[in-house]
Amino acid sequence: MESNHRSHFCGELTQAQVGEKVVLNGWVQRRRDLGGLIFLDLRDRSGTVQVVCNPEVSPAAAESADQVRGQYVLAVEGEVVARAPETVNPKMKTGEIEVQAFHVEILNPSKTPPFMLTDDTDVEENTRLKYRYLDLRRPVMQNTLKLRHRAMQSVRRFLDERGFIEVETPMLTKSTPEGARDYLVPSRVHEGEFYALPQSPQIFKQLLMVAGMERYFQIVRCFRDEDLRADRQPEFTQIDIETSFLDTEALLTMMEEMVATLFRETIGVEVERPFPRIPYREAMERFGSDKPDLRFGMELVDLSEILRESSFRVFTSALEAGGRVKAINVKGQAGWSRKVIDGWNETARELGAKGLAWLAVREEGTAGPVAKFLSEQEWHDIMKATEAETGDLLFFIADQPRVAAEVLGELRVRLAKELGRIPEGVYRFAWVTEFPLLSYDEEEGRYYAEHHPFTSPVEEDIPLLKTDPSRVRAQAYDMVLNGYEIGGGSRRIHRREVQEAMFEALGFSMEEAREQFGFMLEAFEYGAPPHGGVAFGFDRIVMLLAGRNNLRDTIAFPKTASAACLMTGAPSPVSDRQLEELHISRRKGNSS
RNA sequence: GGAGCUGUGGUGAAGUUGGAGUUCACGCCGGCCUGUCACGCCGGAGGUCGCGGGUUCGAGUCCCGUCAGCUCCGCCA
Repeated sequence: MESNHRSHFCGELTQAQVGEKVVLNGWVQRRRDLGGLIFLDLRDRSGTVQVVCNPEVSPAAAESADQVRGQYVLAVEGEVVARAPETVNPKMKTGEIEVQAFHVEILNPSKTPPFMLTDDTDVEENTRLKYRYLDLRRPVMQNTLKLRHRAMQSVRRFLDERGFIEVETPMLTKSTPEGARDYLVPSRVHEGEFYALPQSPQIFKQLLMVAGMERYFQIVRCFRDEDLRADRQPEFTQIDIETSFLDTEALLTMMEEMVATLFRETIGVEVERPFPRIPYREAMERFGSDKPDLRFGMELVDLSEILRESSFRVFTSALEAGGRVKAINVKGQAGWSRKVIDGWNETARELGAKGLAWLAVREEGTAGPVAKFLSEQEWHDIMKATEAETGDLLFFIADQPRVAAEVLGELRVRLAKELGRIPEGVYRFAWVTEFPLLSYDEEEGRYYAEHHPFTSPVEEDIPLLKTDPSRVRAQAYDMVLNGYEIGGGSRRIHRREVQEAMFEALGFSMEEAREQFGFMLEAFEYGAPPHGGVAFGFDRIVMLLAGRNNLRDTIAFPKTASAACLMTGAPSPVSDRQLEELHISRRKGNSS
């Protein structure tokens, strides 16, 4: 018997195979030795099946099984038999049958693993990451990787069927000053010079449009050397897309279709289309976020006008300073203790607000610091605006517009989580549109491109580029799902005069622009088609498909929050000789 | 760069006022067990309490520093 004679997968055996002789390969998930009779749970990629080693059937098999331990690699030859009704295991997919072993061959023994390789294993993540190859043996992790694979195939198939061509772009490329910090790769041949790993293939995909590809995509690794979060890894995968001669409306519709197909083919969820379009300004007003979670209400309400004449100085002084008073209605929580409310106040402060005012609408009357300052009219108007009823709790933030909106927006999400008001298994998509094209950097005293310098302004806003750049809206859009930004893109500038106006607004001359983006601008002089595109955060999409809340669980070999790989030990010091070849010397005092 | 949480046999936890490396569960090893499936029963082994200082007669416990993991802010589209 040899391992390559495998006839079936463990998890696929059913009553249909009863009576058949089978050869299985896999790992021992569990061994139950009843003294004479030994049960082995044999696991392969497909699942688990029970193998019975009975000395009366095969003394040799029982003898081998005696030596077997957890995670041993076996080849098992035996017969599929139906289990007696009283021994059927309804918890197991293959629980109606078992394999009566004739031969058990130990292909390789295994050390005792450092943790239990089961789905419900409860072990610190650093141990899982150090032994990632064992962690990945757990069915839940295998299923996630399979899901990721199916997601990738679904997207590839969809785009291929619509005439998109997958083109690879360089990993060793040119550092660009804007955007995130680059990962740099020193050049051996060019002393003192560096490649950068791509933050995205942005420039290349636009040049592929100039090159006449018309529809390009790539599922591609990107790199950003910034601090990490649960939903951010230093290297991550994008579904990168660019199209020519396709207006934005058609592109967005097609992308909705792609995502709907993806959700149908991977988790069987029918996504509601078309996705709502929410202008950036509205998203900030209603949700205090440019990636609103639409699975629950609790929207922000602007009370600035109602409270303009209020006798509560906290409100009026904020309003006089150009701020706003915004509120959310925490339904049914009027009974919260002072301590709990103080906790939320503390959270609001940590998030950057000066404080959190509150008003509890209780049967016996209103309570909270705001209550005694409100006139009858103000109170009435607030109740109406927030749709407050007896039993509700109102949280107010009075601050600069951005702070009030963003802090309250964050509280909205945290409150909903805390109160369990976010429904499970619900997928609420939206496009957030009309982002600001530029943002002003106080320190540098100049405007920066929010997206990138080739993003097209909204047509009617183009004149504002010269007069009031901060008000210019971009033809940029983000796809948002359940509070996550899962994709974003824009229509690109393809007309020279618009590009010049853009560079001017960014504060550099055509000459300076040429220094940085010369090849790009030159390319655009050779007949650039109107084009636009989008890029999706593939890892985040998989994370949401898998119902998880961190990216590491959806990536085979992820990095920690400090961008280290606990399995390989990367990053690591290198030899002096390697550094010498790269013309790099260590700064004195920093030697390791 | 900042904040919070975590770190105790292989794993997960508990550890009181500072008083003997103490406890629990899982795993591991040995024995018994022919219908288990989180098998059961009996016995056993296994520790630099993350690391380094300090306080103290005495530190897992208190103080300072440091490292690692996680979460968040800054950063990042």
